[in-house]
Formats: sequence, structure tokens, C-alpha cells
Amino acid sequence: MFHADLIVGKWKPIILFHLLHNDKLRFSELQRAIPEISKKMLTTQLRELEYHDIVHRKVYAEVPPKVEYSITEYGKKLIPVLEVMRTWGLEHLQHLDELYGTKN
Amino acid sequence: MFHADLIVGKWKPIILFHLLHNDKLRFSELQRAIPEISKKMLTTQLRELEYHDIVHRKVYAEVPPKVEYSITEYGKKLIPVLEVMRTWGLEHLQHLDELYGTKN
DNA sequence: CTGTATCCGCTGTGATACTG
DNA sequence: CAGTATCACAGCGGATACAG
Repeated sequence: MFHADLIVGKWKPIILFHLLHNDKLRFSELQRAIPEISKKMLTTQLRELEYHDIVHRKVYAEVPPKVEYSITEYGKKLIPVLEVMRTWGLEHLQHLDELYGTKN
Repeated sequence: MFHADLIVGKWKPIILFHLLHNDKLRFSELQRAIPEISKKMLTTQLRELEYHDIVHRKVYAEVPPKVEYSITEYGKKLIPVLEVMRTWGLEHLQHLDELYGTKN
């Protein structure tokens, strides 16, 4: 209904977060920035984001290969959405902590 | 990171959407409002939303049973998040249509 | 370096039947 | 009416090896 899956999911917000703060990132840089993600998942998520015109994939015809990912102009429209989600996420954590006293 | 899972996922935004527009809804009313969802999933999602203090579950000690679900005060803080997501969702649909001409 | 291919276990989800 | 219990299965996603 809201098609939220296009930007949420386990990894997409994190990937977008890094891309928003770095302008361009290579595949390996994303891997290092998000160590918990597997190569396969990173590829899958990036392909989906690319398909939906949210990130751009620039391949350099070099050896060894070099690929840079960046947010598209259209993808930048997501910034407010991600901001609102992040803000809410922080407040929500605090609220949950007040309720249960858990820190995680 | 953003803990988006707490309100996104396959059904939660839809459930919240209905609760935001109806104030109170019984279990069966939610079932009818969202025919595609199974009883089990509806229960699961509602329990999670309840656990996170986003919806309130009011049980009437009657026979037959009657249960009403409503948004908590805290849950109302989600409205802007859901609004932003919905707005973006609509724009995104349009954008995808421009790209691929698909209507779905 | 940037992936793809394969195997494979685990979890999420549906269908169905049952209960207070 | 408002669920729970149980079974069953597909697909997500991890690990590993391989490829251009």
C-alpha cells in the first residue's frame, strides 16, 4: 500500500544512509562500512535500489574492476523520508527504554 | 539502525492506516478491512504493535468476546512518519510509471 | 575488485482445524 | 467472536566456492 519495502527492509536504509553521507562509494567501501552484510545481500539490495532508480551504478572499464554507487537525483527525494524515520527511530528507542529499561 | 521494522513490514502500515482513520476497530472489522491478511498474521502483527505501545488492545469481558484495537497516544506520534511514507509512496509509483509504464 | 553460482538451513507465512 | 495449535512449505538469506 505504501510500498515501503522499496526503501526499508533489513539493509536499504543503512546503505542509503552511507551513500547520503559519502556521495560516492565503491562496493568494497560499502562492505567495510557495513561489515555485517554479506556480499550477496549487498549486491541484491543495491540491484533493487538501482532498479528503482534510487541509486546509480557506475562501472569503470578497468582491471581490476571498479564500481561506484551514488544516490540519484530522484533518490535524493527520499532524504526527508529517511530523516523522519531516523528521528522517529531515535525517539522510539528512548520510549521503549522507558517502558522496559532495555538498552539495545 | 532506524528500527523501521517496528512500523513497516508487510502489514503494519496498512493496519495503522485503518486504525488512524477509524479510532477503534474490532478484530473482525480489521479482518474485513484487510481481506488478504490471514487471522494468524493479523494477530501476530497486532501483538507486536501492542508490545511496542503503538496500539492498545481493549478486551471486553463478554460472551461472545469483543476486542477493540486503537492507536495509543504514543502511536499517534507515528502519523507524520506514515504520512511522509505515504506521500513518497504515491510519488514513487508515479515515477516508476514514468520509467516503465507499468501500472501496479 | 566485484561480483555470480550453488547448496542449504531456518524462519515467516499460509491453510486448516480446534478452543474458551 | 477472537483467537491458538499444528502442520507444511517456499523463499530469504548465510556460507562457501568459483569467475571475469
